[in-house]
Amino acid sequence: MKKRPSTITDIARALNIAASTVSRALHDSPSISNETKQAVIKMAKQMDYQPNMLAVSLLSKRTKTIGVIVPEITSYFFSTVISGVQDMVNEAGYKLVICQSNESFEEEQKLIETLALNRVDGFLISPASKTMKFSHLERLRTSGIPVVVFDRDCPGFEADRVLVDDFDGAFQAVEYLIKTGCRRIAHIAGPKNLTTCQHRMDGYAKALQKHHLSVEEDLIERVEGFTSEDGEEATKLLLNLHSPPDAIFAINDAVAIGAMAIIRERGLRIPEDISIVGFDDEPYSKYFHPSLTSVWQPVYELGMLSSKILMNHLSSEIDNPHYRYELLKPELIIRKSSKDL
Amino acid sequence: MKKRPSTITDIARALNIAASTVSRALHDSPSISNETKQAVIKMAKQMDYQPNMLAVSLLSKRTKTIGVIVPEITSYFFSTVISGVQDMVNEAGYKLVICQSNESFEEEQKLIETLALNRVDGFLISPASKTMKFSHLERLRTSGIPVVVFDRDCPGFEADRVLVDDFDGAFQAVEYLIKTGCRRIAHIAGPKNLTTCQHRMDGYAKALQKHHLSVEEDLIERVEGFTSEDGEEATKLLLNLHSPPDAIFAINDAVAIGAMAIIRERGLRIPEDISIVGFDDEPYSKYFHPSLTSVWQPVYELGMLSSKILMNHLSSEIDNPHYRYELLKPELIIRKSSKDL
DNA sequence: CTGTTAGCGCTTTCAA
DNA sequence: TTGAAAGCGCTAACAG
Repeated sequence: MKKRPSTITDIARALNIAASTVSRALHDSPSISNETKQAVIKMAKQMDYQPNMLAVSLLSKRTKTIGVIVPEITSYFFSTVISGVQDMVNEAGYKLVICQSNESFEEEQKLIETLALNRVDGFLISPASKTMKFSHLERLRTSGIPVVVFDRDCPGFEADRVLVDDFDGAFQAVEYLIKTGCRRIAHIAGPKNLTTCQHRMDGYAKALQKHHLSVEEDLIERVEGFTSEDGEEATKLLLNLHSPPDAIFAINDAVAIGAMAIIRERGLRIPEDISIVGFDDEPYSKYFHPSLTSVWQPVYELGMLSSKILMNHLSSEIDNPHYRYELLKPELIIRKSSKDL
Repeated sequence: MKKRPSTITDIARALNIAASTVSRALHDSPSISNETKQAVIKMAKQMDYQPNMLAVSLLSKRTKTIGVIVPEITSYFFSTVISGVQDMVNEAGYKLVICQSNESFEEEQKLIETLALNRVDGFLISPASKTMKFSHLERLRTSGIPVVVFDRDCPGFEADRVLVDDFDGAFQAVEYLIKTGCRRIAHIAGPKNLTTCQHRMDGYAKALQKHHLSVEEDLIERVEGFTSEDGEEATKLLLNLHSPPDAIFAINDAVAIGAMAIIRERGLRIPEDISIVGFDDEPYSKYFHPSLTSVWQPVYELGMLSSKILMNHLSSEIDNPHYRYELLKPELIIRKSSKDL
């Protein structure tokens, strides 16, 4: 019962014409009689013909497929980026192959290789936190497969990049905390290797510096993951300091939520005793109690823009001479986990 | 500079041997001299040869790719299912093409068609809420492409199904509310068309009935989406009743969170005045205030099991005579948004 | 052990 | 307007 799908040759045979004629009829080529064309179309329908895209791709050398590699799919940030990408490329008839690296360099490397073997036309990549060398991406350039890097930069690897101004986001957040009277502002930082985290750290430091506050090592805790549990652990350490912070700027909302839980557990008030600011502005963040002040990022736009740039490469025959660098602006959303001005 | 990737023929030419010999060498076939084999391998490396999977797939009629179609990727539920699928199929060397239907029948139909044209080996599908007929899935069966339906059932379409016992989950939740003294238990229900929502509704009704409480139409609000905003709207209506509920069983956690926000806004206490129970047990749910009582589902396992069943089909030559039906058990996680026993 | 041939399904010359 | 032939990159059957 698993019958072989019908091919263009089957149609040709059934109609006693050449396969090439069938092909022409199906693509309404100019040089075809209306008569045969109709006959072919009718027969194609009758035989439930479906073109085999593998054969088409093999011939055309284009699969109309884009490989998307993200550290994880289960986060609001990346899944929303993907939505943006999806909406952008759908109209152009591109498919998406979405893969997660689980923050592992090896998996990322393997995924890229597999997708390249399967001849995706281009890549959209946000590198894993463990990725420190980019030879695997360099190879793609050598093979002439365009790559757009998004959100997380790859220092030393030249490519189109669409990033968020994490420095500015962090700066806005921390400066706001300072203006509302906080003086001992802690930072729960993310993996050292990620440019996003580095830039947020830099923004944090810069804001302190601008307002003549010193950057104290004690007040900086680093987490390796991005979960609320990580946030809990870091916050415990911060609260145990002989002189605990009066504000925490967390690397993201999930971590901030964990921090809030511990702070409440210790009987401290938010924001009276400790202010909290997160990063990402996840959909849930406004529903926490108190609602979470957070740095919003143009996530959907990030996906749209990255894929638009990639598709420009794909549709233009010539190799672009220079790489684009786009920096999207985040915005501080003030809620109740921080004090009023 | 966009140089053509080297092929098996290139290697053959360079070594002055036949393409088939190269192929054999690269697959360490038994009938090949170690000498030529080494030479081929060396040359392949030197020329940076990468097999073209399109050609391989065209020949073998298998792409080692599975199409995954979910309503949306940006939800904890589906993205976690996908993680489970990913982890399961990776070992078997299968790739995933992940697509979202955005709850639209038309998009779902189109996605299935496109993936079929691209010859995915099998499908993992959770249908859109708007999908009411399954002719597009029926077609897949006709073409002999195996399909496993997960989470949301397709009534009238025979296939392997891996579902969660939503009836039982809802029953547990509502019975618990009754046992803690609630008597006017409202239900914020989801789209009528979804079997998951129907079953939760049935479980709700059955629990009431078992404890001799009547099912009141007034106490049932239906939402079309699954967002917190939907939950807010529904809750406003419920609280405006002349005799408002003393508990709300929400179709999922996001809706429950919206409900909590409105309840607090009205100055009512949770759970003293109104108990709340959600469904999904999202990672954040325990961090809300009060922490949310919710029905946990074995989401990751759902992904693992569904893909395992699919892969069984793919590896066995014979058409399986009967379809499997798996029902996974959910579990009520009791927290602080409901009263103690 | 190796080469030749054929063919997967399709498109695109080149003739007719 | 149509057909025949070649070939995309690869594998497998058959000779030798």
